[in-house]
Amino acid sequence: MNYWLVKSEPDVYSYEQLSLDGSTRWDGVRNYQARNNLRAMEVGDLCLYYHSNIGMAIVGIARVITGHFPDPTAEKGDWSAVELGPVKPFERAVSLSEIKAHPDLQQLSLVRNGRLSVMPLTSDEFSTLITLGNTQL
DNA sequence: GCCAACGTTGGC
DNA sequence: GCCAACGTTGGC
Repeated sequence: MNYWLVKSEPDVYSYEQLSLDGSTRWDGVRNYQARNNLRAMEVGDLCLYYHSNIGMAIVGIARVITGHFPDPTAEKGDWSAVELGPVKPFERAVSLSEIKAHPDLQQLSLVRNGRLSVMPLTSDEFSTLITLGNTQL
């Protein structure tokens, strides 16, 4: 079991939309580091869902429904996508400023490299974050 | 809307 | 292979 954090701008595709849709193809990633993280995802892995730009907070838990496959939106290049589904929304959104202020979360790529859109989490980071979100599995 | 950080491209 | 220029992301 691996843990991840994925980013999406909520006006493009929000967690609420994922809950409505039941699943979505996580495609369009065009960054090698993020792509390699997608390729390391396995069915059942859990993801925290971060709203960038608007909200700037983790708002829910998602999970990997299918492992990686070639990204059908890529016209050229070697890119990958996965299928994600909703697990449950956070009872309480966990803001970026709160994450940045938390002593146990300083190693997060979200804090260290603000531009990476798919990043790994340790299981400790994952449990810290869902606790901050007043949510459990 | 601005700008810093980062990644990519392309000239040399 | 270096590095300047450019584009994009995303916080502020």
